[in-house]
Amino acid sequence: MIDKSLLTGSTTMLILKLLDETNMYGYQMIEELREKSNNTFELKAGTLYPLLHILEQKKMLTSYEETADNTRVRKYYSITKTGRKHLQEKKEEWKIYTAAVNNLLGGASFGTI
Amino acid sequence: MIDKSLLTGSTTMLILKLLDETNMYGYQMIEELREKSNNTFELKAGTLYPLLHILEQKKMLTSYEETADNTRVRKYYSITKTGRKHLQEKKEEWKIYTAAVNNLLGGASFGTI
DNA sequence: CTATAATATATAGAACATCTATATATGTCA
DNA sequence: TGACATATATAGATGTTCTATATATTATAG
Repeated sequence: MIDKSLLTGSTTMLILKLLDETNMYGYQMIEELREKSNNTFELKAGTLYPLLHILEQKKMLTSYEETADNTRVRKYYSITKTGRKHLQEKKEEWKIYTAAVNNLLGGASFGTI
Repeated sequence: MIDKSLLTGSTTMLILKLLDETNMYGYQMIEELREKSNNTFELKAGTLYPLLHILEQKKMLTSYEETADNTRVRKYYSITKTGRKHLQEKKEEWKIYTAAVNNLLGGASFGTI
């Protein structure tokens, strides 16, 4: 099984990216991430919910409750302007970092194309 | 300034990669990583030295002391077979993870291995 | 119709990686 | 000779994610 420790820290960016597309509730984010990553990401509920609370405190998200057909109450989250700004920054960092790692992993081997 | 938290967990892989090319001592690894990444990675001594001890405990590295011209003693590290195996695994994980993140972010993979 | 699984959110405590701060010692350069 | 770079090391703090647990509702299998 794949060791998740390689990329800890990218969770916030991924959550913001999901919400940049459409409003979602927590449980849905876990499913979306799993599906869209072909089971590579299996974000745990115990990780997500506290993180959502923190992102709301930091004004990156706002939330509202909505009752589905049945009566099950879901807590939907929406990205704010601050959240979008943060997402852009994280995406830039991501580009720089992965480029640096890939350069290190692939570089220094003269003679290969 | 760039937030390092995006990629915590990749340090071990990078150390193993450096040592896969040539034996090195700790202080040298910090410099190499900084130079080869255009100052993107600034690994701290307080992070590196304990990590090297752990990797040696796990039989991924072996060490030997060597005195330079002057008399300054340096502790050189060498990667083991176990370490190379671990490096290969981490590189595979790295590919899978970055591909998954890039896919989620909107396609377009940055950099190549 | 009832037990179990899935849906949905939440928190406490543990684990782990990295950081800052600090300590020690030697070598180099102004 | 004082400051700075080299070189290694550890303690304690911080931050992120995990496991375990709790609660409540809805859907489904037996």
